[in-house]
Amino acid sequence: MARSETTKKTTRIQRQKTEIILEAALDVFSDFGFRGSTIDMIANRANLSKPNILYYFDNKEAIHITLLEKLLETWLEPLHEINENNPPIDEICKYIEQKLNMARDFPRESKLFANEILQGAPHVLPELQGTLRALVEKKAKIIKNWSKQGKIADIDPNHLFFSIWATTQHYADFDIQVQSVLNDETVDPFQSASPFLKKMFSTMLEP
Amino acid sequence: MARSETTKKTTRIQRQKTEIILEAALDVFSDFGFRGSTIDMIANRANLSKPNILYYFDNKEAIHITLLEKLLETWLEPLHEINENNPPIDEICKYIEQKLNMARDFPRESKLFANEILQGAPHVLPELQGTLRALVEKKAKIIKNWSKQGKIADIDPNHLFFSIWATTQHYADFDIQVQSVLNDETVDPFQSASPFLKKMFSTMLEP
DNA sequence: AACATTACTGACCAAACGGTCAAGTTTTTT
DNA sequence: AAAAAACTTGACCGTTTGGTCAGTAATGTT
Repeated sequence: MARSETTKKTTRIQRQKTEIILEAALDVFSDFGFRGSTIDMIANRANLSKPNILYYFDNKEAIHITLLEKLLETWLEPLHEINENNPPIDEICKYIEQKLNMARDFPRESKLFANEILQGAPHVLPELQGTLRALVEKKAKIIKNWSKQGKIADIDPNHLFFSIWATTQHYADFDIQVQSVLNDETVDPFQSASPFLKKMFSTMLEP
Repeated sequence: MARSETTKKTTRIQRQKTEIILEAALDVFSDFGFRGSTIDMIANRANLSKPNILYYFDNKEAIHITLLEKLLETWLEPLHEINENNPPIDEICKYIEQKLNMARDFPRESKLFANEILQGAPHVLPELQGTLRALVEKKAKIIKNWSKQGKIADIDPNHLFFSIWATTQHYADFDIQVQSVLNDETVDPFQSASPFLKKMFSTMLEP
């Protein structure tokens, strides 16, 4: 039985090895998806034996779920930061910038999440319907208030969020396609996307 | 050996069964991804035996590739239709509408494609770097011409296409997430997304 | 040093999977 | 009606995969 289930107190080795395993698993899962990944692949990547991996995690699914839970926290963090009292367009542009930076700096996490959602969110559907839904609802109210006060144009907040998520994560999840289209151009897609997206959304939001 | 490889002439039964198999495979592949799908799942879905499936296709990969090739044609069709001589914003809005309709009417195809790209496009990378890249380059020139002539604002055509693809396909690929956020609202996401996206892109494009 | 706990592994197992094949059935052709 | 071609399948095979387990090694505790 994996220690994660039976013991509360963790040893130094447990923390180290758990971290190594999760790091390797993120590599593998984000490249091949859950069902395309094998414990052996993770074991090789981590330089550990397969039984050793299963000593720390009950099974393959447990590794996946641990990764997804860790991910969701940091994933929603930028959304939390949207502040009603600051200038609306500044706040939205900051949010876009943060989401784009996350896509650039954590592409594996983005792909892991995309894979999970594409397959119907078998592991995080409750979180989507709970945490995510509540948070979006809260922030949507802020957007609507801004609209009512004439600070921004009257737009649907939900679709605004969908569009921001879609456009920013696109550069991580579909990087192969982006690279294929831009192949000879040397500029970093993320760098040129940033002003483009900020302009697009701020133009739309102007009252 | 599969008839598809050895024979040029196809019989009535071959056409029927091939169609049934591809239809079932699209269901399965779009739900579970390539590696998460099994020939048995496709066989069950198609009400055929596994050896019977392998009588028409050499192997699992051949089914997948056939689906992707069929898909790519129809997928790029709306992009072909962009016409330099029509009003720019009308053309872009028509393109958005077509892409959104495709996401609504062919969500399985959209998910199949998303899965393939997420995994690094192992089966269609050459097409991305060839057909897609060339077509986008051609249409990007049209956009740039419009900009030069002052008909639309000066924006990066590549990022424009990325944004349109990302936002429209998002409603098919991430439908679970969209539904989770909108769960109590009875409106069809695609219906409300259409005016939102058209407004967003046309506002940005106004000179 | 003796003991207890934690960490690790080679060998193994059952199930799932992609794919084959010989032998049968059905359809088409003559 | 007979021969040929196309179609179908149960049984089977080798490999991969998730997971187990008994036994060993390392680490920590007294």
